[in-house]
Order: sequence, then structure tokens, then C-alpha cells
Amino acid sequence: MAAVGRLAGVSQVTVSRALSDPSKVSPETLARIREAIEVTGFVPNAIAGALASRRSMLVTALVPSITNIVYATMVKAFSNRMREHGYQFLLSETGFDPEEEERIIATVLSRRPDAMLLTGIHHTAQARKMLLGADIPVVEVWDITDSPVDLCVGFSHAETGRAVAEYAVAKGHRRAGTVTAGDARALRRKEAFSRRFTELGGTVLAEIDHDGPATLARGREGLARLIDMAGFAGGFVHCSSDVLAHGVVIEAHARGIDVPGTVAVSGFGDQDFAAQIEPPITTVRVDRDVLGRSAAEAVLARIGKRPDVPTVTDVGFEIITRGTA
Amino acid sequence: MAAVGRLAGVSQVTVSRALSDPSKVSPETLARIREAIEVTGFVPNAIAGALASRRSMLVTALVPSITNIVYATMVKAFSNRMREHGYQFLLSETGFDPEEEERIIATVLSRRPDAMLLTGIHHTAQARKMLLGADIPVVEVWDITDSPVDLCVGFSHAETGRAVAEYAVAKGHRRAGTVTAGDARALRRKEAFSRRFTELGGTVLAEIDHDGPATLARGREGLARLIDMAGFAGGFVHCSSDVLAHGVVIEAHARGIDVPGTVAVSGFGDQDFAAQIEPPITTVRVDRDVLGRSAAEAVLARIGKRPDVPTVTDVGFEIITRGTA
DNA sequence: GCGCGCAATGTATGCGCTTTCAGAACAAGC
DNA sequence: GCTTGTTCTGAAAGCGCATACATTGCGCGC
Repeated sequence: MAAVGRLAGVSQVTVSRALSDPSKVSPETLARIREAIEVTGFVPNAIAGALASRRSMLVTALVPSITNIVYATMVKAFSNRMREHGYQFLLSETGFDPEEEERIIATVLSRRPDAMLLTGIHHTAQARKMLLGADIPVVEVWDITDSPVDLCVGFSHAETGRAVAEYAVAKGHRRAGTVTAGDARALRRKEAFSRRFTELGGTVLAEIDHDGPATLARGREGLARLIDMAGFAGGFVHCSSDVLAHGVVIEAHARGIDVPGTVAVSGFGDQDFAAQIEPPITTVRVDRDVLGRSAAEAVLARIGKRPDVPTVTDVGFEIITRGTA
Repeated sequence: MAAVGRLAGVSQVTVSRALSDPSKVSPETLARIREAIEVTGFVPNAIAGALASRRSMLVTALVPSITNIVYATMVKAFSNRMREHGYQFLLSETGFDPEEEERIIATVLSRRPDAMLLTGIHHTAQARKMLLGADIPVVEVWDITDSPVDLCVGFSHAETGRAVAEYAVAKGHRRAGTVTAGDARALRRKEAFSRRFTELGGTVLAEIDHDGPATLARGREGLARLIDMAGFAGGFVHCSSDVLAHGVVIEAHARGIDVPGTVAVSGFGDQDFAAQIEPPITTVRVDRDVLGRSAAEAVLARIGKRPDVPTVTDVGFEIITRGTA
């Protein structure tokens, strides 16, 4: 930067000003500086800038899995909005493990991000302490709580389960099974479904739970086990994701079982393929774009010290009725 | 850090050493420092560390789309390997536009990453200049070239197209259509397919090209247009991705067209669902884990100044024969 | 007992910026 | 002509660490 200044006949400070706020330097000086930057190929050192200004212009996001499209779309909306305000974006994967999340939070905080997005509301005590100590906006997404670390934008997983149970009963179903895979939130959806379905007079014959990610194979296997091992002869199948629901539909077809006549299926997520396969999947939609953008807005409001920041935002969900249930 | 030192009765340097190389500090001192860190909740400032040491311990990856599972899995393998060596991971999205990529490279370089992964081999002249000027390992992936910026790990897209054409002809097909969506690489696969298919005596009746991401809807529409607008009555359909191929299969089913009897379909990517749907998709597999890991190895070898770094690595591909062709 | 080497620690410096604070030059107002 | 305000620029300090170099203390061999 000093070298650029020499070339332009000004001091290093003036170059700094030209870069951060061009209106602070005279037009002629600005032109000379710009030319000098061009000639030298100067790329400012954001690390030094961050150290001096105590603003890293970096926001970090922690997601359980970067290959899961559900988180990816949410995080994309978040990062796009933040980028419009000049922030860069550090993505880390926690893999569903709070201990791992804690370690990652520690290393991530060492980069002194200006804000942080976390997926989920359950963190270790030490993690909460570090987050509070960091004194930056923290937004927890994809779930909802009354006592967030700082900000929270999400929806109630239990509520989706209950809503699906009520939907199933309203459609006349009295027998159900569940196929679940993934994280603790998927389990909460399932449990809420089962409880509500039972409350309303239905019977949950079996619950098939998988550890690890939802795959088509696990969906197929889920229905197979419901039928072969739990004697499930027909009824409603609550799946914790569209992928599992798709697998259930495939397995039903392979066995010549009518969907939704004999087996009705619900998914979760409203992924791209849900509307396209045959029959299209009845599912729960959460607007992940809105969620990501709302999270960004909340963070930006905090950073801008705007006072009207709602601490907790419920973005809700919607049951999309299609062909499978 | 100085405060931690005071509490532990040592100087700031000793704390620094305790953190970066515990063996340089006596066991008793180390214990006192660790305790002081615990008490104060000290989180080292990696920004200051990076400025002083000129090593940011940050690697950046640029992908066209973070929501595309194909890039996500590759990048995940890369980042996992890099994390084992203490590197953190900055992910940016370029959106298929070289100009945008150039801007992003500039801002990303301002963070002084220790290495950089780029998707694709086509960059603006200015981008290449900046990358060379940054004097860090740069690895271009997901394509292959003889003249990489620095390192290259990938495969030949044209080669996959030719291989599929030869496969189709070997299966007895003489008429074909193509459905393509996505980036320039998808187009290269298609063009190589069409050229080779024609060379071998076949006829390509129509090529349906979409701008933008591959979706099931575009796959369905692709087959519909081949049939309704190009008079495609049967033959081989080359799809530039598994998602499109899936869409073609769905549309064929909806129209009562036999797959693979009347219409044979090939995809690309070997995604999770390809093996699970009915009939399972014949596709081109590229080992994205190996690709990501190889890219990381190449970068680590460069950083470690190991001399035996192969500049260009071809990870190849494989045609997976399944039910659709 | 002396010098030597090694382990453990400290001092000083600077990484490349941003941020005060201060000064210079100039126009406007009385 | 003097003050006052405004615009532009520069000098100096310091952000929180890592690194080079210096210092201390100790055990060892002779």
C-alpha cells in the first residue's frame, strides 16, 4: 500500500482512504491511486485490515452437513444476502455432534468473524459461553426456542409432526408407521407425529429409525421392514424427509402396493423431485430462502445496531398436499 | 495473550509457544498456561497470528454452485483432508460466470489464503495473473488441461461423451437425442457424444439444451420436446446429468414408453438415486471423493515443498451399466 | 572449577493495515 | 485582515500475535 502511494505521489494513508471511502480523497488523487493500483497489481491485505479495524468482514456458518441440499439452500440465501453487504463467508461442517461443534466454534471464533450462523439450538455449555464471550451477533436457525444464544430464526419441528398427524387422521387413517433418518430434529418430528396420531385415536405400529443420512435405500428398506417385520399391511407412513418418502414410494411400486390407496406417504422438505416423481410426494415445506434471508436480516440489523430486531422469528411451514397422501 | 501470560507468571511469547508447539515449554509452565487459558476463556486471534506469520491456515474453494451435490461432495472430501492438516475452509460461489469468478478471486485473495481450489480450467486473463501473483498453490479441478495455472486434478469431459457414444453404438443404437443443462462442461460432454455418435454411423436427431441448473422438470420437458418437436420415436438419449436422466425416465413412464426398450437413457454423475430408481440409471461415474482428496494431496505436497508433485492428475471415469441403457 | 551445550524463557521488532489527531490550504463571512 | 469552517492530506500509534535474537540457568565432562 505504501508502494502504491509512492507511485501515486501520496502517503499510504491516502491509499487506504481511497480504497475504503473514495469520497474522502480528491478526484485527481483518486485517479492516480487507481492507476497505481492497476500498474502494481496491488491486492489489499484483508488480514491486516481486519486486525487494525477489528472488523473481519467475515461471517461464518456451521451446518451439520454441507452435502445436504436442505442446509445448502438455506445457507446460500444467507450468504448471498450477507455478500451484498460486503461480508465473506466461512462454511464449516459439524456433523451432528455437539462436541465436534464446540471444537469447531472455538477454531472458527479464532478468525474473529463479525457474525455467526448456527444450525440448531442445542449446544454445549462451553460453546454457549464462547459464543456469548465473542460478543458478536449469533443466529440459530432451522429450529426454534424461547431462549436463543442471541437470535433465532426457524420453525417448530414438533409442530410439523403434529400437523402431519392431524392431516393423516383427517384423511381417515387409523394405522401408521414411521421411517426416520438423520439428526435429532428428525426424531422430534417423528415423536410429535406418533404422539399426536395416538392421541387422536390412531395406532403407530412401528417406528423405523436409521442413524446417519437419509438415502433412497434407507427409505426402501424402511417400508420393507415395516411390512415384513412389523406386519404393516397398509396405512400412513410418516417419513422424516422427502428422500425417505421417495424410497418408500419406490419400494411400494416394486411390491405392487398402491400409493396412496394402500400406503399413504408423507415427506419433509419439499425438495425439487418431490413434485416431479409419480405420484408426487405430499410433504412439509419450509421456505429455506426466506429462512436464510431472515437470518441475514436479523444479523445485519444487529450489526447496524438497529433497535427493532426481533429476537425470535418463526418462519412457519406448510403441508403441501400431493399424490402420496 | 499477554493477560494469560501474566496470570501464568510468564511472558506473552511463552504463551504463544505453548499454543503453537507445547514441547518448547516446560511441563509445569504448560500446565499453568493451560489453566490460565481456561480461567480467562482466552481464544487466540488467528488474524493477528496470520499477519505475523504470513500463514493464514486458510484454504479457499470456488465452486459454480454450492447447492449442487456434485461439487459439494468433491469439496467436502477436499476440505476434510485439508482440515486434518489444520486448515480452515472458505467456500465461495462463482455461478458459472468467469467475470464474477474474477471478482471473487480478487476478494478471496485479499484474505491471503494458503491455497486455492478452483472448479474448471477457464479463467479470465486477469484472474490467471492474480492467481500467479498470489504465489500460492492453486488447484483446478473437475476438468483437465495440459496448461494449468499450477495444479490440475480432473478428467476429460469430452472423453466421457465419446465413451457414452461408443457404448450406445455397441448396444446397437443408431438414432439419438440429447438433453443438456448446466455449464459449459455439460455442453462439451454432449458435443463429444454427438460427434462420436455421428462418426460411428449414428444420427443425432435433436439436441435439447437448457440454460441453468438441471432439474427433473427440465428432464421431463427434454424428452417431451425430443418426441413432440423433433419426432424422436425411439433410440438413445444422452443426458448431461442423472437428474435430467431421471426426468426423462419419469416422462417416458408417464407416456407409457418402455425404458430401455424403446428409449435408452444415460446420465452423468452417479448420484445416490441413480442406482435406486426403477429402472436404475446407466451413468458415468467420477469418484468425487478421490478427486477432492487428490486435490488436497497435491496442494499439501506443494505446501510441504515436496518435489514429487504431479502437476496434472487424471482421475478418469467409469460407465456404470444399469437398467436404462 | 571452568567452559560448553542445551533447554527454557524473555526482549524487541514488525506483519500491513485503520484510526485518531494534527496540519495545510483555501474559501467564505464579518 | 482576521476568524471560522471545510476539504484534503500526513504523521504516529497500535491492532495481537510470531519470529529472530539474546539471556539465563543447569548439567556435564574434563
